[in-house]
Parts: sequence; C-alpha cells; structure tokens
Amino acid sequence: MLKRKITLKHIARELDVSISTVSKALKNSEEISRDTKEKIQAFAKLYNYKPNNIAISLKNKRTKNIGVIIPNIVHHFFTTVVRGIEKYANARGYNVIVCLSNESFDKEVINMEMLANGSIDGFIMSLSTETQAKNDFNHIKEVTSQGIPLVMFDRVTDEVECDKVIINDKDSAYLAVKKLIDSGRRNIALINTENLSVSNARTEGYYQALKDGGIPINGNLVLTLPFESVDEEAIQHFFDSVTMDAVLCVNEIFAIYSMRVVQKKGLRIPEDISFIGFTDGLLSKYANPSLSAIAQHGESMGAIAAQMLIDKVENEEEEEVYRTEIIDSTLIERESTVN
Amino acid sequence: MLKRKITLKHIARELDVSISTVSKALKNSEEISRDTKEKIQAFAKLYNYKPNNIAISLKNKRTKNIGVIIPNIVHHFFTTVVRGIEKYANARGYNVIVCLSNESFDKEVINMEMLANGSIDGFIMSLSTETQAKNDFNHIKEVTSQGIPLVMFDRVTDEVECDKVIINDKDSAYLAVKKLIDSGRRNIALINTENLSVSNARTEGYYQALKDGGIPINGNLVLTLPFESVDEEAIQHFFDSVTMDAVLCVNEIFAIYSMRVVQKKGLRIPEDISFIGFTDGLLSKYANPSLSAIAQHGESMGAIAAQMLIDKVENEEEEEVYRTEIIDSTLIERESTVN
DNA sequence: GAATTTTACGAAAACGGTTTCGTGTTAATA
DNA sequence: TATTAACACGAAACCGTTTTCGTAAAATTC
Repeated sequence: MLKRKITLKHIARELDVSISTVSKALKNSEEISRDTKEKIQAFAKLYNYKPNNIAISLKNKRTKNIGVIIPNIVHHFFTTVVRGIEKYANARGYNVIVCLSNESFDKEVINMEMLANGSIDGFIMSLSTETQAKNDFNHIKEVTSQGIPLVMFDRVTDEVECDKVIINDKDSAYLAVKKLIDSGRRNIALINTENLSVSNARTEGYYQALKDGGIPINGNLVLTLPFESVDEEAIQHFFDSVTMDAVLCVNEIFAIYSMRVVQKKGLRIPEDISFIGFTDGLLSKYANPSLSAIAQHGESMGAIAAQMLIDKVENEEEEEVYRTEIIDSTLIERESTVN
Repeated sequence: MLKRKITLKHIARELDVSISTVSKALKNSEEISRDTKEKIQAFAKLYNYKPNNIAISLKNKRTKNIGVIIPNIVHHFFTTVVRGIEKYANARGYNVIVCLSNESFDKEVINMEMLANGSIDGFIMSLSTETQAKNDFNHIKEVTSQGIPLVMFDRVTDEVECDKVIINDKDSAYLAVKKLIDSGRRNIALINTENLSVSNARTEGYYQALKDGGIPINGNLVLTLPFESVDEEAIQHFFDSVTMDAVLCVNEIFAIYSMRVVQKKGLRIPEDISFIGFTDGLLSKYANPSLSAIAQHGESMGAIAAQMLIDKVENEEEEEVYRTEIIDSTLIERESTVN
C-alpha cells in the first residue's frame, strides 16, 4: 500500500532515458521531441511525480520559505499579522515557518540561528520583551550581515538597519487622548508597560496630547505595569487612590479588566469614566460595555511586511536602502466612550 | 560588510585539506589527527561555520520540520495548540511550519501537497470546515499512503487512519449539561454550528444528558448557526421567542454575545439564566459576568500531538497501529453559573 | 629489513534535482 | 556528394553535506 515518492531517477530508469531528458521533458523543453515528452509526462502524471522541494532548494539556493518570529502566538494582534503574512506569502508561492520566542531572548536567538542556516530566504520578526529590555541585537545583526533580508514589525529597534513596518503609536495615542480631551475629559489616566518600544511611543503620544491640550501632567495618573500580566492588585489600588474621568490603556486586557474594576466601584462607563484601549481584538468587541479601541490593522501590516520581504528576496540588486512603512491605525468608537 | 555563509568547501580550500577531512574534523572524528582537528575547528569557529540545513536534509532525507495545518490562526484554541506543538517540537529539535487553510478545502489541499514534497517529516492538522462538510479526504489519504506520519487533532475524521488527539466533546457537553440540571435548570438551550465534528459530538452529549436527566427534548431549544459567524439576528430572535434558564454554547463567542442579548432584555445572569461555553479563552475570563467554560487544554493537546508525531517520525519500525488520545476537559466555573 | 598494522587523509558516491555543453543522427543546403 | 545546420538526447558538473572505501606513509611487529 505504501507508494513512496518517485524521483527523476526512477522515471529515467523505467523509460530507459537519461535523468536530464526526464527533467527537460517535464519542463516542456524544446530540446526534447514531442513523442518523448508525451511519454515522460504521461508516466510522471500516472505516478504522481512531484519534484522534491529540498533538492530544488539546494540547487537554487532559494527555499521559498520565510521565517516569522513572534513573541507570542496566543495573542490577537500577532496572529492577525501572521494571517496577513501567510496570505500574501502563499499567493507568491512562499511558505511560512513560524517560530515563537515566547518573549525570551534566548529562544529568539536559537530560532534565528536555526532558520538562518539555509532554511529560509528571509525573516519577518517582532522583538521579544526580553530582547528589548536587554538591548542586545547581535543575533539580528549577524543575520542581516549575512545578507539575509529582514523585515521587523511592531516591536522594532533603531539599532538594526532593515525594513520596518510599524503603526504610528505615538500619533495614535495622541489622537485617542485628544479625542478624550475634546469630549471634555480632563483627568486622563494611562496604563502602560515597561520596556516595550510600542508602549513607550504610546506614552509619548499621551504626554504630548496633554501638553497640547493645556492639561497639566500628573504623574499619579500613570500606572506602569510589568509587561502584559494583569496585576490585579496594582490596578485595584490605582483606581482606589486616584480619581479620573478617562483611561487610555496600551492593550485591551488592561482596559477590560480596569472596566470591571470601576464598574464594581459603581462608576458608569462612559458617563463617569471613558476607556480607550489599544489592540482591537475580540475582547474590545464583545466586552460589556464594548471598548473603544485603536485598531492596528495587523493583517495589512503582515501583508506589507511580507511584500517588502519578498520583494527584497527576489530582487538581486541588493540596494542598501531601507524603508520604514507606517500603517495608519483607526480609532473605533464603541460604548466605552461618549460620541 | 557582507560575510556570506561559509561552507565546508571554503574551509577545505583555505586550509588545504579535503572536504571530507573538514567534515570529519568538525564531527570530532577519531580518524583525524589532533593537530588537524584543532586547526579546522578553530578556523570554523572563527568564521562561524554552521552546516547548511538544506544540504543535511537532502542527505538524511529528514528535515526536522513538522508541518502544522490549522483552519484559522486568529483563534484562541488553535493558537494554544500551536504553542504546545511548538514548545514540544523545539525541545526535540524540530521546527514548525504553520500553514493556514482558512477553513478552505482547496487551501488545505494546496498546503498539504506543497509540504509533502520533502519539506516536512510529518503533519499535524485539524480539518477545515469545508473539508468536513465535503467529506473528501483524498488529499490526506494520499499523504499517509506515502508513508508520511500524520496526527489529527480536534477536528478529526474516521475516514483517515492515523493518530488522533481529541477532547471528549460528548462527555464534556454531557457533564456541563448535567451540572446545569443538578443546579435546578430544566429549560436548557444549546447553540451549536453545522457540519463540525466537534459541534456534533457536543450536541450528542447535550441530548444524552437531557435524556439521562429525564428532561424531555425540545427542538426549539436548539439554535444551529452557520459555522462560527455570530448571526446577531438569529440569536436575538432565538432569545425573543424561546424561554430558557440555561444555555450551552459550542464556543465562547456565541456565549458572550448571547449574554449581552439577554442582559439587554433585563435578565440576570446567573440568577435567571446560566451560561456555559466551550473554549476557555480570554473572552470567558474577562467577560462581564465572567463565563463558566469548558477548557480544552489546547497546549497539552499540541504537546501530545507533537510527541505522537515525532515518536512516529523517529521510529523506523513503522508499526501500523494508530492511537487516539483523549484529553480531558475541565469545566471552569465562573460567574455565569450558580455554584 | 621485510611484513604488517596503524594512522591520517582523500576520492568518490550519494541525496534529487537543474543546466551547460558535447555529440551522434538526420535533414537541409551548396 | 560533401558540408553544414538542426534535432534529440546524454554526460557531467553543481548545490553542501555525509559516509564508505581505498591508500600512501608512518609505526609496529617479527
């Protein structure tokens, strides 16, 4: 019952021709006579011949694989990006090899080294928190210095020269805060995280908007949590000790959890307090009340990243120009803010 | 600045030895003298030599890659499974190539054929809805008949002989419904979907529990939606036209959305109506009220699937025995049910 | 000192393709 | 009829490894 994969050699032996003839015949080469071609093609079809990808990769020095390294896969934003990458890459005949750093520097290094040894034609990646905290990018520089194309998205760094795709985190936060100010809010809080490039940018936008809106900055209104873990106690304490009429959160989980905390305290959303979160995932949409959110359009980010990468992979010219593509975000207004 | 990957040939030429000597020296072969080995190893280290994976794959006829095909990646359950697969596979030195069928039969076929031509040592997959509806598994049988190991998880079929990992959907639903009955509920509704093996099994469990609980079956209490799309109108109409005191949903989105509908109608959860959903994702945890949910332990599923696959890949014996591993689910009780 | 065994290494085949180049036949041209 | 061009195919190199086998030179044994 086991019908092993057939190779050119098998076909050649069976039909009593050379391997080269078979190879050419299957590519419909002009060199081969009609008769021979038909015979070979029929045989190949009958036995369902498919060329071995590995052999072709070795010969062509092109794998038609792209490596994607993300910090976490159980994560709405990152999965939308992967989906975008996958769709675009597939359409251009590429496979996607996904590796997870699980926010660990070491795993990021291991995965990159593994894939860099011939398995892929290029990388798309987003930095792990550990890497961003450590500020060590030698593993990445190593890869780019070997001439392997790289596109970074979302969590990027200036330290590495490569193509990048980001959303304008600063502006997005700015606009969100401006919206809150325009709707009359004055005590606008921010819940952010440490060490993350995107979180920092969003924080900048927050401060800038307050400044431009003529609102004095109050450090008590900023709660910085250690990464993405929901520190329930800290959040509870924050809302117990500070009064505010609006909150911007750098991710939706903080926002959703915070909404529950203030609801339990008897506050009404959005009448007493408004909420806006980054990442427009399922939580934002289905929360009660639904959460106004800054959509990051991960799928387009992925598609654009894939396009930049494949263009570079397929472009021999190796021009040393690197672009940074900025994707616009969209503020989706829902029940957690007043219109 | 560009330091291209170095090969055995380069080292051999540079040190004026043969390629075989270099290869052996780097593997610390006894055949090579200490002096030569040290010289070669030092040189290789200096130039950061790493063997080319593709060449090794071709030689060994083993890629150390496993292909994973899932219907959707923006999906909590599937991503947890991928995470489990990835962790386990990495620990055993394997890479994971993720392909998405996007619930499409054609994409599933294309991806499988692509990967089957040498790119991977084995498959882990969950069927797309289209494939389940079509009941056409020739592309899968094709792969297994070539001797490529396959493990199916969650959405499986009896039509294909291979290892499988599933949760006991029927029993899980049974226990959930029994819990509702035991807490005094009598009018228990079910919201399920068409054509999905898991949905069907859950539906069976629902009926069985009612039967065993001595509760007459009322067809009006079952709402079947077309796949995972939240048909808002149908749900609204369902709750407007039927009265019930508990609902079991085959996924968390249906449950979360339904909770909002009944809340808007003025019902109290769980006093007036209880909810239990399958898939214990972020939504269940952060919903208001939080949703009692059947956790599927995707990460263990993934790890077990990966283990079964790699064991088979690495086991030459090719015993033709196939196992079906059943993972226990856990009912996590939260605010949407009475304790 | 001759025979034998080690030692240390290289040549070559193999994995499964692609591609260049050479060549024996036949067909067209002078 | 001799010369050239076109045709149809095969040999061999190559991609980067691994591995088997063969063999000079050195070391050992008798």
